[in-house]
Amino acid sequence: MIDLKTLREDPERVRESQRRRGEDASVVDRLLAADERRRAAESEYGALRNEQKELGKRIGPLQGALKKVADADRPAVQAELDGLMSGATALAERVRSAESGRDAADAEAASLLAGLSNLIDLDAPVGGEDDFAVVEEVGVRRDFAAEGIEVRDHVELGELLGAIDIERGAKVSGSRFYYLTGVGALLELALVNHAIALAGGNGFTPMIPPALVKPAAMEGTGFLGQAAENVYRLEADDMYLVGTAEVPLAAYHSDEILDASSLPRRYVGYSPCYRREAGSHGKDTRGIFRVHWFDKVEMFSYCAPEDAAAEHGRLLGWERQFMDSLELPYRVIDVASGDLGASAARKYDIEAWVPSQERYREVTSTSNCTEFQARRLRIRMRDGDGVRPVATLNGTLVAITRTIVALLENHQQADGSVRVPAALRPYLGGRETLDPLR
RNA sequence: GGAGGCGUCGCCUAGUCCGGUCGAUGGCGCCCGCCUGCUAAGCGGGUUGGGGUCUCAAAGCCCCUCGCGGGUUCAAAUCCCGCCGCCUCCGCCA
Repeated sequence: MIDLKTLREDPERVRESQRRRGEDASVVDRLLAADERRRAAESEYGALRNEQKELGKRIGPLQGALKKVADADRPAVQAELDGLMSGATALAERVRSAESGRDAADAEAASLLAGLSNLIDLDAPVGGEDDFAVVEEVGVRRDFAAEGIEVRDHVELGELLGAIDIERGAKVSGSRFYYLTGVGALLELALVNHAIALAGGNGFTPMIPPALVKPAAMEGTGFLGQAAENVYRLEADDMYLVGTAEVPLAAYHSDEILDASSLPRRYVGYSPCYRREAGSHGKDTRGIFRVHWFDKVEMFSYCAPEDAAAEHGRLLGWERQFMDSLELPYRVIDVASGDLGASAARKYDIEAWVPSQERYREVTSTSNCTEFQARRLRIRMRDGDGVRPVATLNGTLVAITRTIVALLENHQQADGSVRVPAALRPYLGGRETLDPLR
């Protein structure tokens, strides 16, 4: 959620953010009005409550006095007490009604606030999904025709290598499921180990978080808004399967106040990711590019808001370092305002070249969520200036399935074998190629 | 799944039986000051978080906050109900 003070002081900034996202800007004015009502209701309740407490303070001692006073004086004290009591009874009714009025006003403002997306970074390119800005293209795309190689896609290669079993995935779990088998399974473990080692070297604490979370964690990270239809929910237990380790890693410090000197805190989580892929019927139906479940290694940072933009740059740098180590050609894009998702103020995707499709496809993504998630999850920092929300950021180190797609296709050789990039060899028993089973 | 115990402002803790004097006690830690060749000790003060109001800002004032939610009452840390979490024992189990 955004800061109500920002909203009051500069509502136009918030409206502009909403417009650039292609979202409703009128919530700003409705929220402003609701906030006004909320504050008035709070004041009214506070005043009445104060009155009630003052009155209560006189009743207690009087009741004590009643017991000790001489019989002759008792009627007078009793009468005074009765008078106070009847006033208190009437007042209690007004307090109750003011309280429910305040609660209603609070709830209204909170629900409007919860529906408001994060304040966008005004430097993000404006527009929809296709209006991203290319930051940089990196690496060399192979000229397979020149090499005399007829490009095989990852499905074909995966089958040749005995690395991916899509048919049985569908048999057991349905469409968009798969098994990683043999070298495919080993490849996942190698990628994970390589990623965790790289992150560990950069000061990240390795984490294996729960993939099943309570509603508060899902809400707090902003996935129950427009992204809700893509989240798996376990009705019987009111729990959610996470779509990314970002969720449990963000909620890890919820309701905590972190010492400023302990920031930035960096965690790298390895977890399964579950996505319903609602609304993507017919899209990427072949292979394991778009699936309902995959494993991922995700970086997550908590830092001071003023350091967030720089931290975002560092996360992108580590993502690039990982891609470079896999010797994959890719480009970095600055995601446009309309495609950011509710939580992100700014987002960079890395898209790897996919030879069989002859285009760049998203393999990693890093978002600066500024204080948006931290406000919802009540994650704050304490420094000389007092207590204030932290900023949270996330970035993919390796999304297994898509990285395997890129790896197999880009490093394929004429005979259907796949060259293993040097950085991965130590994690694959030193092997330099993955070879067809035949 | 069954039985019992516990949950207090960073940590520990008093208070809960018998509602108002708890707008929560004490210790530790931490912060500021005094004292002192230095350090330690000692002495004095401060130290939950949120909201509202006022203000250029601050101070001040008010409300809420004793795991969470509801109820009883003029009044709830305290009484009642539900839930959550932790611990112990039993049962089952990767």
